Formats: sequence, C-alpha cells, structure tokens
Amino acid sequence: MEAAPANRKQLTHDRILDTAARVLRDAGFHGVGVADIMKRAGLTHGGFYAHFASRDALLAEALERAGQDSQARLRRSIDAGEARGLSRFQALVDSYLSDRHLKSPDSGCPVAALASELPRQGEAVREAAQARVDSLLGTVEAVLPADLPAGTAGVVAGQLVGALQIARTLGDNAKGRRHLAAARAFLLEQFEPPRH
Amino acid sequence: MEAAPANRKQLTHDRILDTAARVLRDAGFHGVGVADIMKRAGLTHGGFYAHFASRDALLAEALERAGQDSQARLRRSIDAGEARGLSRFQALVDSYLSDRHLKSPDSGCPVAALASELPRQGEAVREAAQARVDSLLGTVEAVLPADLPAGTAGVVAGQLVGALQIARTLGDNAKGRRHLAAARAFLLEQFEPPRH
DNA sequence: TGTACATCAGTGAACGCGCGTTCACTGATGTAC
DNA sequence: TGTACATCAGTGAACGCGCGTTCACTGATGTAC
Repeated sequence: MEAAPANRKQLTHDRILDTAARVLRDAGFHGVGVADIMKRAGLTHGGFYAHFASRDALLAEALERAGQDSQARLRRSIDAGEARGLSRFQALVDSYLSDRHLKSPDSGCPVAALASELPRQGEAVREAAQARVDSLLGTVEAVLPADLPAGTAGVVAGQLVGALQIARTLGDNAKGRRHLAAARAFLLEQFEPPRH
Repeated sequence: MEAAPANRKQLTHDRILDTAARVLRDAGFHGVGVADIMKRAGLTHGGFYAHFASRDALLAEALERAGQDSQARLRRSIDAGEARGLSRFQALVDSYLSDRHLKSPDSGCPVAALASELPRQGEAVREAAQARVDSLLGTVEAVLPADLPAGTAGVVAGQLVGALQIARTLGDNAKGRRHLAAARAFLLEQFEPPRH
C-alpha cells in the first residue's frame, strides 16, 4: 500500500510547490520566503535545499505550477459555462473577469497577479513567465472565432490582464467590480461570435 | 541670489523624490532602498528621516511624483502628435504603446510599471495608486470621442496597461514589439474617431 | 521472522549579509547686537 | 562691519532584525542475510 521509495520526497516536493504557488500569487515574488514556505508546508527550513537548488529555482517552478493550476481551473470553468449554454469565449471572459478572480489572486492567473514584477526577475523565472504568457495566449486563441486578425488573442489577453489588475488596484468593492463589468461587456460585444 | 532659507531642504527633498520615482518604476517597490536612494541623490542615508517619516512615506510620495512626471510627458506627447496632424487619441495610443515606453519604464507610467504590486502595498501607497489610476482614466477620457458608453476609458486604460506589461514580459525584442503593434492597431481601429 | 546495517528525508543551530531606523555629532548658514 | 551665538541640514556609526544558505546530526525507512 505504501508508495514506491522515491515517492515520499516527491510528495513533499509537490506540497512545497503548491504552497509556494499559492503564496506567490497572493504576496508576489518578495512575499515568498524560504522559511515561511517550509513552515506552511509543515517542515523546517533546513530541508529546503534538498528540494531546490536555490530560492530562485523555487520561484521559477512555483510560477510554472501556478500557471498550470490556474489554466486547469480556467478550462474547467469554460467547460462548465459551455454546459450552461454559454459560448466558450463568453465563459472564459466571465470566469477571468469574475468577482471571484478579483478577490482571490492566490488561486488565479499568475500573469495577472505578477505581471509588473516579471520583467525584473532572474532568467529562469522570466523564461517560465514567457511560457505562462504563451499558454494564456493559447487558451484565448482556442476560444476565439477563427477568422480574426493575427494578434487578436494578444489583444484580448492584454485586456483581461490589465482590467483585472486595475480592478484589484481599485479594490474589492463597487468601484473595482464596476470596472470588471465594463471590461466584460466590452469584450463580449467586440468578440462574441454571433449566436443562432 | 540665494533661495529663501526654507528652500534648500525643499530642493534636497525634491531631488530624493525624483531619484526614488525613477528607481521605483525601474526596480519596483522592493527595489527602493533608503540607503541606495540617498546615495544616488548624493547624500548619506542618515539624513533620510529628516525628509520622510518612513520608507513607506517615501514610496507613497514617489509614486505620486512618478505619476505626475509620466502624465506630463504623456500630455506633451499628445500635444506634439496633434501638432503633427494625428488625432489626440492616436497620439496617446502611439505614445503609451511606443517602443520607447516598452524599454524605458523608469520614465513611464507607474501604473504599468507597478500594477501587480499595488494591491499589496500599505494604505498610503494604495491611496496614491488609486489616485494614479483615476488620473490615467481622466487622461484617456479626455482624448476619446464623447459619445462612447460609460466605462470606455477604463476599457482602453486596461488595454494600454495590460498590453505594455505583456510586451515587457515578452521582452524588448521582436516578440514584444509585435505585441505592442497589435494592440495599437486594435485600439485605433476600435476607437479612432473618423477623420475628414 | 528477526537482527544489523545502510540510506536518506528532514531537523535545528549557526553563518554572513543587507536593510530600516536611531542618534549623537559636525559644520555651514543665518541672526542679534 | 564685525563678533558671538543659535539654528538646522546633513554625517556616519551603531542597533536589531529577517533573510538565504550551510552543515553536522537524527531518526525513520528499507535492505541483506
């Protein structure tokens, strides 16, 4: 019943990563401290370097993990929205620009949670960041109508990321939510494919 | 010929603030260190607390200063573009989403340079941040056609901020510049008022 | 089935360093008479 | 015009603290026979 010997360390590694991926989106790169993450994962800080070569290596891996996590959530939301009769594009917009995403960055898109910090990180993190941006562009592209000009997915992604960040700066209140709602309305009017 | 007695300190204060406003946009909130800023301003760190109550007070003032600085530059660009025959809206879009703004955050818009860090700052900084967002919205509103739905300025601002941040994450290279160009083209097509 | 040994994930004390902040002091500027 | 004094912007040493990183050690898990 016990897992294979190599697995125990792997499980701990995963637990550290999940913790870091959550804290990273909540508190930013400087909010991720080695000792704090280990403590939250139920460990002491000394064991950290048996799992990661450096704090920077953790940041890069955590960013990737955060992206995979939020991407998976987003795809589930799109599927669920489609099941309720929405277009896949509308489901994406409603989910990305939802009040829930406004108030819970720790389970949301790391690009929106970290965008202005990304260009200042070390090379490993910046590479992971570009992969996350490409992945977000792919998700948007997949739900857009096929006949739009090249670069449209980038335009929509820019709108999603920018609108969410401005709404978060305005606050989790009427002002912030009004900002989100305006962005949702605009995107749907612009890109929603005509329905029967 | 000498300035009034109270002026010498004021001049030093301004010099510290200008330095901090530049470093802040380049390196983010955590990139602003008391000793480093004082040194760059040609002073020793001990004198800092004669000018600011705390590092946080400096951050809030520097954010405000950065916003005023970049707003003034943007307005000059809009006027210059108009003088060259562009619409004021096109001049704003060309300037905000320019290759120069892509590569020089330290003299650019602090909202784009800091957006994802703003919600995590202390109260004084967050208040200054909201004022900067409002100011950006005002500048956009002023150059948009009058008959657009409420919230349109917010939509455009979100696009500007998001597109610039994503381009900076992609890098100061062909990929980043292509992203900027697509956002410029989209905004002009959408909102450029018809010309004679 | 049981004993001796090897492996290895995790512990906790210690390190060097940089940071924000404090404070006694200096030296230049301006004022009183 | 000159001297004595007060003011005040800026200096530089020192502080306490938190952080990333290292390392000798522990104790549990798994293997050999």
